[in-house]
Amino acid sequence: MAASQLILVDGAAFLFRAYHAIRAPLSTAGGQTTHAVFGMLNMLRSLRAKYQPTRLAVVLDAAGKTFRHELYPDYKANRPPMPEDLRAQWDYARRIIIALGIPLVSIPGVEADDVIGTLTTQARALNLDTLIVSGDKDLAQLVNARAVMLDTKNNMRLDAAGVEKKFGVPPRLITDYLALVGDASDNIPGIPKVGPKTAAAWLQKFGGLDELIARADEIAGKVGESLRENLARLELSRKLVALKVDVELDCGADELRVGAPDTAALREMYTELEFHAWLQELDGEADAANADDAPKYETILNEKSLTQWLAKLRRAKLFAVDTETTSLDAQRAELVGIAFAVKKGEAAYLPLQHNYTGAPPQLALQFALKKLRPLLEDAGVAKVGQNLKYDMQIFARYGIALRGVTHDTMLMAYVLDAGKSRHDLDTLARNYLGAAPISFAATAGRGKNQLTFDQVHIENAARYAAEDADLALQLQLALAPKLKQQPKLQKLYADMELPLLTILARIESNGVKINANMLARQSAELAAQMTAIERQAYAVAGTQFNIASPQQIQHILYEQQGLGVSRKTPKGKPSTAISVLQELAAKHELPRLILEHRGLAKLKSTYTDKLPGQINPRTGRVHTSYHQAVAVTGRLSSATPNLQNIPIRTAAGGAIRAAFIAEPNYKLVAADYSQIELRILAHLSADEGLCAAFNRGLDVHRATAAEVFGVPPEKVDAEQRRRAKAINFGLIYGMSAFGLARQLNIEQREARDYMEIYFARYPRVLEHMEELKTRAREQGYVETLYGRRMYLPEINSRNMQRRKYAERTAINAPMQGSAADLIKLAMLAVDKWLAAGHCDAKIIMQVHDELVLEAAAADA
DNA sequence: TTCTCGCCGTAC
DNA sequence: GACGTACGGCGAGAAT
Repeated sequence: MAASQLILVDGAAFLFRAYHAIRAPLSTAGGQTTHAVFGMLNMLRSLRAKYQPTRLAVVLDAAGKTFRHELYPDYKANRPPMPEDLRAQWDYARRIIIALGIPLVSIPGVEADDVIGTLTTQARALNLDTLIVSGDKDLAQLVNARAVMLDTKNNMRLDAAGVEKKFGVPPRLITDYLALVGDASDNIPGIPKVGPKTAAAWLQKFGGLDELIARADEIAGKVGESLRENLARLELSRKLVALKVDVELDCGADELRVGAPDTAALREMYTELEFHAWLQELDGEADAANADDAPKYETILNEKSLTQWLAKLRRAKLFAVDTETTSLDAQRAELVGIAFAVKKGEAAYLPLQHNYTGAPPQLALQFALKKLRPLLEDAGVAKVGQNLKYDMQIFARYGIALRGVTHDTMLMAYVLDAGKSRHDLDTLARNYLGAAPISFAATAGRGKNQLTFDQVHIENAARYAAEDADLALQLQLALAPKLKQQPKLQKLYADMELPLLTILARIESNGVKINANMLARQSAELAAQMTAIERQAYAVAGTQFNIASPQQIQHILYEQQGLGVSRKTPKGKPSTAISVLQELAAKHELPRLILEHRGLAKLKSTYTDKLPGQINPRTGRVHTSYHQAVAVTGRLSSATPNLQNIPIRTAAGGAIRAAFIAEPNYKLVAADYSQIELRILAHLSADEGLCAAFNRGLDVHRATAAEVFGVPPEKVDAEQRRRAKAINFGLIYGMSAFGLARQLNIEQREARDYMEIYFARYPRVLEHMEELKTRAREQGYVETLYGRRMYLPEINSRNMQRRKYAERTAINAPMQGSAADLIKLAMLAVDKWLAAGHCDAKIIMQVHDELVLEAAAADA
């Protein structure tokens, strides 16, 4: 008879992992994040479903220091404090585990790992097999014939052979191994230069740490020296990583039995945390059909099947669509196949251009598209997808105008909570559906082995693609009710973000024309200037060095040339940041040359060298990608290439802008808002003085200077205006007197005076900022003019740094975000106006407060 | 050779 | 520690 099994779950590992790695956006209406609890409970549920254990316990660390801190004061010293919103979830997790009837073991003075060690040891004596559920490599030392580990990272079971395969040493040598390698997360030093490979090789050769220490002289090279220098620390490290297996416990391993759940308590917790699906399950309302409906994914390979699916799609109230292609770049990608889903678990993949040896015959591309076109172009047929901006561009290139896009799951999730996680399909499906989707890497491989999608075998492609469509559909079903609960967010999504998607697809497709020859000439010129500067720098330094390397500059400036260190980087190294070099430039030639070189190198590598290579050979233009679900404030971002950070401030930068050109007989037209964020500040704060300045059409920096320096506007000098401008900009970012002082290179006291006078002259601005902080503290979020929300869980943090940061965000985000709202509205309006045929022009770029159009010269 | 991290510098 | 939001290039060191 098989022995009974005991399952021990390392609760902390799972809470942390769910919190950090999954980074789910789940939170309650009140702003309490719940994803760590959610992730942990999901894992417990699947464990129970899979193993149906009678003996199961969750082991959690107790608060406070442990015996290891006494052995080694620096133990875990570099751990950042637990984020506020996780701390709260920790308590919820405890309460729910208890309510579920699962034994919770938490012993002060030792760590969860020690408790697990003790229970595992006890279990063996009781003839119980143990399954240790954790991702912590320390626990590998407990593995034996009766105890295996389940690595939560990859769902791998690690038995003794598995441990040996993974670490290169058997479980009994894991402590020796860890002592050598060290553990950064626990701040256990290990031997410098010794990593997993070296440690395993040594232990294999010598059979153990003691033998290795005894024969340390035999190790050659730098690692040998390092070992001998650090022998002393090994004993302590080994003590720290060795688990205690004789912890005094309240109950023995055989008593850890799963009991009956406390449904009343569970209902209360699930309600508080808004775990609606589980609440329903508690109430016996779970849709039994949902549970074990095996997905029916079909592959459409013939006309009959296509016809059936066309009918099915037309009948569906809403269907999901997803294209599979050869590239992430929508302007270069070739269509390979299309996936559809009509309801949960019912999806199909239509392969069109799979192209590997032995690929089965597929429907002809043009034939299939012709059949699909009426459906895809019918605005009356509702479609959903994940990031349809991409699919829309693909379809457009094949002559199909995708219409009826009523939902995009990426945008839904973004509007619900922009800040809490990435919004890719995989992450969303994990977080909102508890699904574990097939990864793209598992389907097409990764790195240099990665196949283009047309090389992927159709069965694998179908599983992946149909699942994606299926998940997008399910996500829509899961997210729509959440949006519905938040009318303002629903409106923002439906009236602003969703219509913008189509416009962005068009802007990206339009692309921008650039003059590659002009940029090539600039590259050559920059290269020549850089070489000249390098020569001068070597002459001054008396040696050759890599002028582009901060590390080498640091060495040359501070050690060789003996310049004084004024500031350090966050890691404690002497800074070579621009402001530091600027100070040093006054007294030394070298920093000046370095600065000059850096500026040129930046322009060359990032712009003049790079941009010509980004020209699409098909269109002869550059097509950026605007990311609509990245910036937490609601701004767009631009990538590959980033067209939102093209230089403008310096002369050389301006030359790069000049390489952006229009087609013959066309002109570029740029329109930007003046001082949009300050205007929004005036509006939101309703400060009379600030509003008056704008209403009278004054130069707002001059007006501010007049107020702060107590002079008539016409008497404001250039320096006063410069200072006022710095104050105005600083305000938008929540800057302190310290920051202003540094910015203006003045005394902190003087900066504080300026700010005091400013707030005295514009009192509502101060009130407004205080109110934003209060609101963030009370409701957990701030919002923009159009109701876009930003959650700030750390506004109540006990960690001052985190709290201050959240406060600055509370001040800045509504301004930056409202500005983003406004230009998005402008884009919708401009697009509508252009579509009405008022003139021959198209939008080609957006740069936060600016729209660039390419217009017929006559219309410009 | 490839990947990750930290630093730095563009933009608004 | 001190000014918000992005993207991306480069060097360095580790892992392969």
